[in-house]
Amino acid sequence: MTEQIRVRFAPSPTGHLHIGGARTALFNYLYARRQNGVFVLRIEDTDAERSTDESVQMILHDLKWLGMTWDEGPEIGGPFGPYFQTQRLDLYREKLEFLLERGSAYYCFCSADTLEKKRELAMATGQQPKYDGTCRRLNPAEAKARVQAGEPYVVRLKIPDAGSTIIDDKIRGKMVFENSVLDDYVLSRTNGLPTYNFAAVVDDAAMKITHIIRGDDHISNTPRQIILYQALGEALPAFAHVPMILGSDKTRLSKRHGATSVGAYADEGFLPHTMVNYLALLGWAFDDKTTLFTPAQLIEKFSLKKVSKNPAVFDPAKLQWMNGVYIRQLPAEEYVARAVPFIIQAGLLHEPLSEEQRAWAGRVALLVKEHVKVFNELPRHVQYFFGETVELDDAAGEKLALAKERAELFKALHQKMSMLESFTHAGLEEMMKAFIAETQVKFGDLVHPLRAAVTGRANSPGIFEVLELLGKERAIKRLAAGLASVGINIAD
RNA sequence: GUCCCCAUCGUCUAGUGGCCUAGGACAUCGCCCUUUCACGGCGAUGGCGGGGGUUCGAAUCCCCCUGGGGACGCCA
Repeated sequence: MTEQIRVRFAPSPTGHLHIGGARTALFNYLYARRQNGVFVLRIEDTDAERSTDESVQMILHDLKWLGMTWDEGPEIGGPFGPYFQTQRLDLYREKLEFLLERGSAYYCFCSADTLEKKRELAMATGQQPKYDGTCRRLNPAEAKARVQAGEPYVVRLKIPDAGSTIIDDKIRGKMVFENSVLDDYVLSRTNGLPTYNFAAVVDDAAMKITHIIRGDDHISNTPRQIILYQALGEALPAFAHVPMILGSDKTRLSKRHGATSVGAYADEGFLPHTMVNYLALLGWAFDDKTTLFTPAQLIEKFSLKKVSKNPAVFDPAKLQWMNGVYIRQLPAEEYVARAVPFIIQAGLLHEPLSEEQRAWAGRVALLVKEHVKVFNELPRHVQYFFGETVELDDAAGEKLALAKERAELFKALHQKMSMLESFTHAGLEEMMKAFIAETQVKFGDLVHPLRAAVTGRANSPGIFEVLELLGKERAIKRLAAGLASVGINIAD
């Protein structure tokens, strides 16, 4: 029996779940499922200033929305808990003691201000902005005394002066870093809380994480972390750095590029599986032709070997296309359940809805199922079904103007429609066919002005469906009003 | 500035020395279907950043250049 694969997604709760974070989570999730491993969720809330409980809730919510269930973590616990770093402070303290005692780490009393100035100076003069090692040379006993005297301090890791550290990355192969370019970074802050690099390594080791799959913006952290693993005497996990997601200008995806949070896409009316499928394709491909995958297929086909090395530009157009595909695949019932709330939200209908209203709204929404790519655009597709009258747009005006030359014909049509008993798709179609046969007019010549009058637009779903759902009364009224607007008076 | 990573159509990508006259998807354009729109079908435009090697043969291997990105926090 081989070692159980354990991976983790470790967000910091300083905001919503970001697209990039979601993709990282997804790759971890897929890898875990594919390998029959364990997907751990750990909250890295060691930044006291920025971490909020609200962010934790949003992240958990969005992860669940995407369908990524974790095997260990918040809300469910697990054998390696707790899963919030601020609840694991004793562990970090213990490890810190260990490093201090072994001389792998040391106290540093340099003030943040001084360091900041030195860093700026170094940057400005083209020097490498690394910690100059002032406190590394302090006598340990002396340092300890200063600590006991109450002087503020941080703890730094001693990086070997010589040698190099190699990352053997699952995706990129070997990457070599000279230790001399690394500096003695901070493990423990003045406030006693561990830094990211320290807490992450301690936890990954404690939680027996076997594969660290994360964005490649963490590559430069990796040699520092590897040295820490070694200082701690812990076995190294495997690393897999996935490429970043970029905006259209090829810089790191940010608000400038539009919505970056998973929640925002949910609100706009993207389907969770669309996000999952699309995100999976950002940096990963199965073969040369498959783009649509079911959740099960994603799990079955995912492999780190096929993750690409180059950064991927987030393309909203393709996301929208894919959402359209999945919307069209939705069973009618589910489609309606997702669509109607957007009609209400747009103010076209108001709660509470009667059963008839709800059913009718569902039928209306179903009419444009083929048209909708994102649910928030649904209201503008069906807007003319609501309200008594319509306003003609330019294209509709042109179509309606075509009726001018056939005033008598349209009057007759209005007459026929008024007298129609069964104002249904079938009834309307039957009437219309008879009318065409009788008048020898082309179907289109009749339909285009009719559609324009009744919807205010040059295009719509099939005219008979539209008429039926509009109802006889409104349809006739709108036709009369439309004809009147081009000088055809029904009463004449 | 230093270190690291990356480099195939506008975008996501397939490609691991001959199957490539470089394949697919989105986007764009055209045609068809059609009561319009959408869907769908068919087709077109469009790419191996540049230069050197290696090889009988390079998108594929090596080097240099260029370009892009990331990191350099008591953020994660």
